[in-house]
Amino acid sequence: MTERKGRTALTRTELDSWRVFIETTEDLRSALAGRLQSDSGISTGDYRVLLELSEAPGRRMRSSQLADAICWERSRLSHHLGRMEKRGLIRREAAAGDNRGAEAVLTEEGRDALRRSSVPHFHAIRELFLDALTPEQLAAARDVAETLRDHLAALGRAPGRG
Amino acid sequence: MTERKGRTALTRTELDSWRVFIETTEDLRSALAGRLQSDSGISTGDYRVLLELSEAPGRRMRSSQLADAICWERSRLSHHLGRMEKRGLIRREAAAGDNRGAEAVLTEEGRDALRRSSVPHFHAIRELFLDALTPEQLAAARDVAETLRDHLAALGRAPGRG
DNA sequence: CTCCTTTGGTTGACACGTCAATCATATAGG
DNA sequence: CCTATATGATTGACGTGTCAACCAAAGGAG
Repeated sequence: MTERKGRTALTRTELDSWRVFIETTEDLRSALAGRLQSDSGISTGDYRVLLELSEAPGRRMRSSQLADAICWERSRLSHHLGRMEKRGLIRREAAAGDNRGAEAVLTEEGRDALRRSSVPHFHAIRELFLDALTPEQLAAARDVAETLRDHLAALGRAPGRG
Repeated sequence: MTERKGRTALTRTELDSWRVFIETTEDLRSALAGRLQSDSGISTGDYRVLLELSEAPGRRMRSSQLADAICWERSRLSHHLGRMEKRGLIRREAAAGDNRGAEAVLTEEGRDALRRSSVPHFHAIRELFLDALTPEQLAAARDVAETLRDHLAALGRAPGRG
């Protein structure tokens, strides 16, 4: 029998495991986003951008560099920066030395928003995620996530598709 | 020391575990959605709705019942059904016995779309998720997800907020 | 210098999700 | 019967994400 991997149907257990995993992680994501929004009035995307900018020298970064740092597509970042700029959280400036480039600069308002959101955000991470799990479960969750991450990265680099 | 849970800052390990978990599960979600889209031209939301309808008696369901079954807000379902109806995957009919009600009915086209997508979808679940993990890791993933799900449900029922 | 390709970034169209508002029908209370 | 409220569902506004198209400046080859 030369049964290839992936040819056999899913078992009940496999399907149930998949379902609870994918649905629960989605619930977690959405719960966290809701907390951030109601506690601090920003989205998880805002938070990610603010955090990255706040740690950059001069609290400014080239768009492409920022996109790489947070693993976003250029277009997504461009749209998001547009919305954040409208709210005064960041500002855009032309990049010195490359007239194509744009820099995103953290505003005072952006710094304030990040400062206000950090503690509630950490609190929510603890309450929604860390508090739920035993140390062993947390370690297992990390192991599973790291394994999955490497697996997905490997598929992404050498796919039978794309 | 009456240090309350949730008052202490996150450790490096906790933060790293959180980050890899939340980011990887998001990657997984998006990878799966991409496969479903490119293999079968439907979204994960479409799949969920088609599957539920296909298992319902008469392949039709009341909107509210469908929303409950797949744990969606009414409004979300209404928008989604509108998009699916435009593509011919489902059709809406007035509910017998309650003139407020609407029923979503699976069309032939919808059945076909579900049939076409099932095998590639299962294949993608195996390839992206199941293949990555050892049986022990899969069991651990399920355990973590179930624990989290119960934790989130408990918070949802008896929150210090909302 | 001129053409060509690459790089950096924006834009428009569209799918998706949430929230608040709306509307019509059902149903209970008087 | 009449009114108040609850229920079933839709709508509009808006933030978010992806894809493809686009535009401008940079860099290299001739």
